[in-house]
Amino acid sequence: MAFILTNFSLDTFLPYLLNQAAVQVSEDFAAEYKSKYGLLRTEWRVLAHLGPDHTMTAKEICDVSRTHKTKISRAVFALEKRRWLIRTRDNQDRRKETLSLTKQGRKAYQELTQDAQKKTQNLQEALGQKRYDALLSALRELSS
Amino acid sequence: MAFILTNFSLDTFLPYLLNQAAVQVSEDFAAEYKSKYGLLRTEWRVLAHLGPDHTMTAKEICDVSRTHKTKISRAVFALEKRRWLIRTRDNQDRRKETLSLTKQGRKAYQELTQDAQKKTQNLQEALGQKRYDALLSALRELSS
DNA sequence: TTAATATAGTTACATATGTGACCATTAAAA
DNA sequence: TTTTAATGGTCACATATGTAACTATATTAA
Repeated sequence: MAFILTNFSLDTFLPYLLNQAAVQVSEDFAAEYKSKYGLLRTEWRVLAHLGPDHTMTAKEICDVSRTHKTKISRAVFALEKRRWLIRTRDNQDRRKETLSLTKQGRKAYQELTQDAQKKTQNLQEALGQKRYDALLSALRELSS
Repeated sequence: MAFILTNFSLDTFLPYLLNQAAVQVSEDFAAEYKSKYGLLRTEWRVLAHLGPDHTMTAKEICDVSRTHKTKISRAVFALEKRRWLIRTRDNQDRRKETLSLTKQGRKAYQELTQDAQKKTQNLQEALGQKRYDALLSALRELSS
């Protein structure tokens, strides 16, 4: 079967709309972690993935966040340098290193995630719970 | 009033989910315009904004796409170099230049937008028309 | 008028990112 | 075993991006 294609328009082009929304919705909080802590986006993400007790390897963070290993490698290095995380060499498999947050890292995590949640609370209220949940569900489906 | 904040999780963090979905949904098509035409994302966007007959200035593209003027400037330069667009100095206001696609540019636009639409058609079908429309509507609201 | 301010667009420099080659270690095949 | 291939992680180089300063033109105020 052949589809009839209407004229193309960016206004209805999902990749574009998703990206615009992502940029818009992230910009407030991104400005915060950038100006207040000098963090890059990937650094914030590594922090967020680790959280207070989710020790992971760099590879696991790559896989779950679909991010290239060099990007994660650099973010880990930066966080290590500011003493927010430590690496522990895995003695079962000495190629791996397990990452976990330091006390300072956990403190930053608490502060940043609180800010993050405050910022998104508004969006949640603006859309309404039902539309918000539907949105999350659609996004998860698209990401999979 | 104080809000009770549940523990933070990236799985329910809208900026992250939006970004992951945007990356996922764009990657197929991005690979196409990159490998097949050597286009960068912003170059594709300028092309898409101009379309077959929407002459605009660089400034207008900046505003509507919320993109920094240097980024647009470079994309315009690249498209001009491959003779997909031409600039016309505005004689009312000689600071401005009106951008429009050449015949080659319009041809590329046709090819690319057809590909783009084929690629997103699948997503539309996967989500179903109703959820898809709800998604677009939510995204537009978040972007505004 | 002329001086001061704003706007459209470009350039130069610093920073971030993608790519491929690399090292060390482990797993699989010979 | 020894060789070959795969994996976790880093490094070096090329490319892309953000930022601020710049040119040229237009607008506003003195």
